Amino acid sequence: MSAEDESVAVSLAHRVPDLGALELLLAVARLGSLGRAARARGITQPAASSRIRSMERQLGVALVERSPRGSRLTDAGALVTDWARRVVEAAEAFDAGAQALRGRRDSRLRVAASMTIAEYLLPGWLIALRAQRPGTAVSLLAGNSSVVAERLLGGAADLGFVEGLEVPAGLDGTVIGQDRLIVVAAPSHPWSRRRTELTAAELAATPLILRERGSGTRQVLDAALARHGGLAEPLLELASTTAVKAAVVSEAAPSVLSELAVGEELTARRLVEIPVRGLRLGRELRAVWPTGQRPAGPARDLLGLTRGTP
Amino acid sequence: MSAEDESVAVSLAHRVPDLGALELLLAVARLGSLGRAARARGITQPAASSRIRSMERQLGVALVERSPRGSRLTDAGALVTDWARRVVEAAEAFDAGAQALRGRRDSRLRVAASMTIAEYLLPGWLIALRAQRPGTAVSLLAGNSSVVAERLLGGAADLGFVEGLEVPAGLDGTVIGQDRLIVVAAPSHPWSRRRTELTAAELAATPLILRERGSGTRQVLDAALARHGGLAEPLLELASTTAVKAAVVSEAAPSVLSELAVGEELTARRLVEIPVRGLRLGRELRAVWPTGQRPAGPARDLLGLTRGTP
DNA sequence: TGAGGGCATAAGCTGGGGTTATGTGCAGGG
DNA sequence: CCCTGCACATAACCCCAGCTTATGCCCTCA
Repeated sequence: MSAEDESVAVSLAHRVPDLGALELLLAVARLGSLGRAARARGITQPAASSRIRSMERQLGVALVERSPRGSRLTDAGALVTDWARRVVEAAEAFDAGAQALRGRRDSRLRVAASMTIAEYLLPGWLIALRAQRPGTAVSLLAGNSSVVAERLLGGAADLGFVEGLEVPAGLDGTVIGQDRLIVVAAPSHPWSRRRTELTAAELAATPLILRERGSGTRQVLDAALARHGGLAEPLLELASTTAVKAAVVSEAAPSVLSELAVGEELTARRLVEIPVRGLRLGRELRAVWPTGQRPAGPARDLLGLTRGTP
Repeated sequence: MSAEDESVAVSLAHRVPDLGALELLLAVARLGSLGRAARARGITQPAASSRIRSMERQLGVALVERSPRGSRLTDAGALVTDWARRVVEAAEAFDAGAQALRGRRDSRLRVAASMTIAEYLLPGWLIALRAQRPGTAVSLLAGNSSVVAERLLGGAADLGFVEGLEVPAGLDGTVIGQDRLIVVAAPSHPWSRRRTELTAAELAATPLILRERGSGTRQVLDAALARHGGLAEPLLELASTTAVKAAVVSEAAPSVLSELAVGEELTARRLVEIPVRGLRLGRELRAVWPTGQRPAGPARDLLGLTRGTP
């Protein structure tokens, strides 16, 4: 029992307070008192007191300053609370998505969406929709453009979202935003220090880390580089966007990915965008519906929330 | 016990699997088998099996497809896993930050940083540092520029980070990135539909929702608008960036915030950036150290990770 | 000075998640 | 053709984190 902790990764779950504790901390920050926070979260005051205290023990930092007139965050507590808020927001997105995924057939709004949109954009929209029209039960089915089209035409979905160059036959649609494919590399990669923009021909000639042939991203890229000599043999072909990102960060080769997929990595500077000259790698994000049947009711509400997505 | 559930918010924690379960799911996705995932996370196979199963029950969705030769994610499972990854990443940032906050005096690297940088950028850098130089214990103190300067000059910190227009006296520094203040409004606000850029004078004449006077953001904004007639009386003055964001989303007034603070909201389209003509609202993000003492060792490692932050 | 708001402590209960032990089903080699 | 190996499931039991109720202390304010 001693020689077998190969990947020593002592779980995050042991070092990070659980969601309930983080939510409680946010409530304390908002309401200025343990007791009020406890009531807001539906537990008793001693429970809140003990939970906050054990969180402080776990983190080794005093988070709230107790006084006989209430509790305020310490400086460290304010910082921790901000970080906690990010975790809770991610959990809210998870919840919104998961709830839609479970959504039974009796949902008031049935959405079919491409993977990229379902993954990166829908949870946020669903949270906004929930805020604006609480009680709208949404169900979600994710699949590629043809699956989305099939669902809509078969009456099994009320609203669809696709990305790509054209609207599937039988559907009407409206552009709700742009997705740009961007060239990314690790900050350590030489391209990150270029002063001149990359040319399309250079990009085409460089072996990249890519999603497997057949993915939407790959198709757009192939098409765009066709007139520049075509894509070089990939250095590595991987099945998931996540795997590609990880490989780009560690291996020393660049990739081309949806900007939706790398927003986080760019701001955290784990990846760097490499500007390319003379290459249009945009693709439209569209909401779609069966020709003639303009969205109404909940579908219209959701559509309203999505217009102009970057 | 029936009339007092005012804010009915049945905790997220009851609907979202806890971090341990999410980490386990990621391991299953990566390793392709419950047993291997269990080993990787340091638990037994039955524990993993039961945990995944209870997560499926909780979410009401089948996540993995079991077979006698291993387990693969279902389509829904892949989506859930992607959402889970976001939660886990936020938790990693939390952990990195919290660990630095606790950091004892014997840390190998003592960092002093402005609130904005500590909140939005440092956790990512610390994760990167941990990946690159595991075992570098970091301690963090957050405060405004003068606190940072004081710590550095007093020998209580090895490296500092400040945002603002100038380097505090007695310190050397290097620009590691730009922070832009941007005008944001709710998508429902008329400004979101403008076709022409806002002018500085228009902005100055409009009552905004702002941080209280004295915040760094507020100072930069005041200075920039001084030559355009000065800032109009704020509609609302709030103590935290979070409160400002919430108010902008719900109230119908715009605000001016650091782009670091609103990245999330922009991509989720809860807020919209309003372009302004003829106004430079940039401010430099700088790493700083006592004059003459160029960072070495761990401080140099961290500095290397921060260069070129957007 | 008494009342009330706010936090802490104590004692006891419960359930989720862990462990060990064991069973079932499928694949592939001798 | 059967046996071994691997992967997952089930069962029985244990433990502790987090909840509750009950109570006490401290401070403020009318």
